[in-house]
Amino acid sequence: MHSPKRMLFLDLVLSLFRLNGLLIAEGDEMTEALGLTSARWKVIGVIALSNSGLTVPGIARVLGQSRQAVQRITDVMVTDGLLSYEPNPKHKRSVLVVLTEEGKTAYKDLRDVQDPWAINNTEDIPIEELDVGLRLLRRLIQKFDK
Amino acid sequence: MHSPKRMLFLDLVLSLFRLNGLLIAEGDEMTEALGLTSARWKVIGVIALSNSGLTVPGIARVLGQSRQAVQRITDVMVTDGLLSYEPNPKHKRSVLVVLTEEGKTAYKDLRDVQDPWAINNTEDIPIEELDVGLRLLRRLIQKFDK
DNA sequence: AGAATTACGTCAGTATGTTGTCATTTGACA
DNA sequence: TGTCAAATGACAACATACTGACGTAATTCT
Repeated sequence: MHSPKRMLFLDLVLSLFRLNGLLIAEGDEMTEALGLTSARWKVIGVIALSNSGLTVPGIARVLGQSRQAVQRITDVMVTDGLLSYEPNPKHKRSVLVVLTEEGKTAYKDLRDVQDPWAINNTEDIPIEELDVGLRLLRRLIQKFDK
Repeated sequence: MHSPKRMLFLDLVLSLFRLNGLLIAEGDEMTEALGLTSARWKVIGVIALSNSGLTVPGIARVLGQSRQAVQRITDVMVTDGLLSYEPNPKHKRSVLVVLTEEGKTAYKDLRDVQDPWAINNTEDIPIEELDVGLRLLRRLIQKFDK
């Protein structure tokens, strides 16, 4: 049963693993000068994109990670002054995670290097292809997410 | 400069991170009964697909990982009887990693669960979409791998 | 309102991956 | 052939993730 579709899919999965590693390495390298790591800019990005406040488990849900993993990162980032914990009117124990001024600056710096990077790397790729690719990923995410 | 292409690309990257995590979780769950983990079936898969022998750094290059990470996995797998190290006629120190009988059985079992899984999850996805997606991933891999 | 379930913070243990360093072996080249 | 750079094994330190377990707070349900 070596259907071409099956081979295609397995190839897709392996390529995805590979690209995931490469992108994290890319991101780490790109943000090294900013003192960020992949785990950190993921968190910063999620917080910056949310209009209402986010709790630690909330960030974890967006990223598809365990709340414990996110908690560990945010604790360090609070110590480092990028984030701060603010009282949550909706919840007595689960505080809100917000960007400090330093955190906002870091986000701006992140955007400043990320934007040209994104543009450079898609110059020669038709927008339709990106669109099909994204829809495929979303479809698969929905399939595997619970 | 919120070009749609840039937003599309960043969205693609985040989705890829997410799907990567989901797929590893899927794979771990799927192979749990076989006593395998994601790190292990990646290694088994690479060895099984190579006709000539592979060394530890060779496996690492295929997977796009550090040789140290692979070395640690293979050491444990040798202890567990899935792999064995064989003398390498081409190299005095860098031995070849081969599947033991137990390892070959594990690969067969892996295929037995992986194949239906791959087929089930692509039932409702047109082959053209998978193809475009794979080509996009390959294109990006080539861009970042150098 | 009271009980049961779910969510959260916290701590611990483990797996997987990275980088860095050092000594040794290989391989290429002047 | 002799030398030097690259590849390899081995060890260490660290970052990032997962799961499990526990007690407590919040929510849901009857």
